[in-house]
Amino acid sequence: MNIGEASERSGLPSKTIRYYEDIGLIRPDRGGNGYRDYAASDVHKLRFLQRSRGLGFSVEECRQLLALYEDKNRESADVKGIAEAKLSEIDRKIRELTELRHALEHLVHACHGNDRPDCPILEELSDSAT
Amino acid sequence: MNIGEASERSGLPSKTIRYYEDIGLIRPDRGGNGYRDYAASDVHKLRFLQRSRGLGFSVEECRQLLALYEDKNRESADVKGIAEAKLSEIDRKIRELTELRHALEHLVHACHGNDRPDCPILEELSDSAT
DNA sequence: TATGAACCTTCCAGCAACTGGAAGGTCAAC
DNA sequence: GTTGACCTTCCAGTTGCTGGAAGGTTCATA
Repeated sequence: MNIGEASERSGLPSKTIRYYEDIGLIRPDRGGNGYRDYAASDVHKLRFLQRSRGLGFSVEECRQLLALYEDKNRESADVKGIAEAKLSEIDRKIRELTELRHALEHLVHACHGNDRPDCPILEELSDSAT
Repeated sequence: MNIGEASERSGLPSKTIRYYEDIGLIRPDRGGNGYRDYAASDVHKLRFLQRSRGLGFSVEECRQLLALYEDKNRESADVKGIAEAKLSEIDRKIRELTELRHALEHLVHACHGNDRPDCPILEELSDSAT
């Protein structure tokens, strides 16, 4: 199938699919006209990539997962390890964002939001040491 | 003062400070030797930038905040608006990450993590339609 | 058979927000 | 006068795409 159909079936834009080929994640066949020709297994991999990226794995992590996925001797502990590392990274991000949220909320509540020129947000941003 | 000291005092790497100058956020003087010469007010702005960036404002948002900060006629409602928009963006990010966390946690718990080749994580990543 | 739309191709450039490195000038101390 | 720590500019790379230009292919329709 052509790239357009692979795009529809995988949920990835054609541009992204070509990019994934550029960086060596997939290698579709080529037809006599030079068009890329995707097999069902290629679409399968593309969906795999689409989902993994959506779950926050980096492209390099996806490359590892894909290798494990294709390696029938892979140990599921490897996969679990990657996923667990990702999990604690997500936890860290959530923690940081929550702190950030508190700080900003504090500022927003302290600011009257009227047209007087004094604004605690700007003052706090400029004065405090963190 | 030279860029090294401005860097120490603001908490920003010299590279970043030069970059901020490139994109027009600050304009330090130059000494006869061509070295940048930072005034206390420059360091103040740099710290402002350091803090605003740390709070998740984009460089463009920082540019706006800096303009408001320097404009004695600015209305604090403008600042509050920017901060509030940022707040709901942060909320959205936290929500998304939390969902992501649940999905990943589910996968991790389902995976035995031993050396047998079947792994629910890979299976789910490859098979499910989302 | 011509033509037009809808595909496909490659390549080049750009986004954000820096970061690293090369090649070279300056300054202060010993 | 020489070492070493500064400083300068400029160019390239990072991540993960995305947009656009210029051109080839295919297919349906007039």
